[in-house]
Amino acid sequence: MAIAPSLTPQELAIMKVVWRLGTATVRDVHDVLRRERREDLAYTTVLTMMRILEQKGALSKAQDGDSRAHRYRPVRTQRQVMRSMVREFVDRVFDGAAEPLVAHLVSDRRLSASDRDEIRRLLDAKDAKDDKEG
Amino acid sequence: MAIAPSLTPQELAIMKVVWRLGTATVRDVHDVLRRERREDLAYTTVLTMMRILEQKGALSKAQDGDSRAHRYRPVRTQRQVMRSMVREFVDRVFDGAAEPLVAHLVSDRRLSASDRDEIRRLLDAKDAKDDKEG
DNA sequence: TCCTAAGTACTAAGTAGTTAGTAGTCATGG
DNA sequence: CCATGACTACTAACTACTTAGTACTTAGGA
Repeated sequence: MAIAPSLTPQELAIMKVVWRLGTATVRDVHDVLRRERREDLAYTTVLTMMRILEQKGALSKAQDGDSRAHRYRPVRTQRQVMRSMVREFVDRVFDGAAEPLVAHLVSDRRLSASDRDEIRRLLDAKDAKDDKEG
Repeated sequence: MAIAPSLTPQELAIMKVVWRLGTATVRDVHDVLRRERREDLAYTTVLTMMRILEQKGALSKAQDGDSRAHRYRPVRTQRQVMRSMVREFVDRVFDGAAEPLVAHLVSDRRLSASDRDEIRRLLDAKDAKDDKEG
């Protein structure tokens, strides 16, 4: 099992549901996806994807207490996985340079004024941290 | 042809070379990739990929002046394509919310102090622009 | 007890992405 | 004038991703 296996788009969609629920059975995930997405996946499709995620080491599996179903749990936090995916994206698309990506985001009308204030706070905090650490 | 066809990783790698060169033949791109990458692709692989990119509408093709080779030219600028790819990524991974992505980037040690200053300038410019536009 | 519902494992098949071989064209230098 | 080298088009094959069917298991109610 790789340390940080990358997730395909559909795998990510499933992981997001599991993160939100904390832990989940195949049934849980299937119900949520059925409710929230246009095209609905077959139950066995979700089953297969969760088995793959378990093989990849993204989910761990345990017997559910009261039913025969497996209960899955994320191995890494959403934050950790997002971080890997951002790194991979920055490397692939921006050759590792994060600043041009931020520039795109800032100029692209997807940030509100309060988002911008929040980012300033993060930047300031980072400055302070760097100062402290030398 | 879709307005903004998404690019696969290898297609993007080729597009980057063409953007850098302005226009390019298959030979040009192959030479650059051979020089800059570990594993080298066969000439015909690059040829096939560029044909696909032309079919997708990412490259346009014209006869080169003095040789029989095709000369390819990007249809959209790198900036435009990057922007689409960022949008797609933000949608897929962050459900459309750009701010959490910026938060990741800021906290992830990939931004230098001067990068942070540059981002502040961009944020300020955006504020000013929004004020002016109401 | 035995049928049904819910669950799993296994398997298959279709689509997309990647890589590269083969055959054919054509200009040109010997 | 024809062989060679550079080029293209076509085709194929392999890998990864996505989707879902089929067969099997088992708990629990009629």
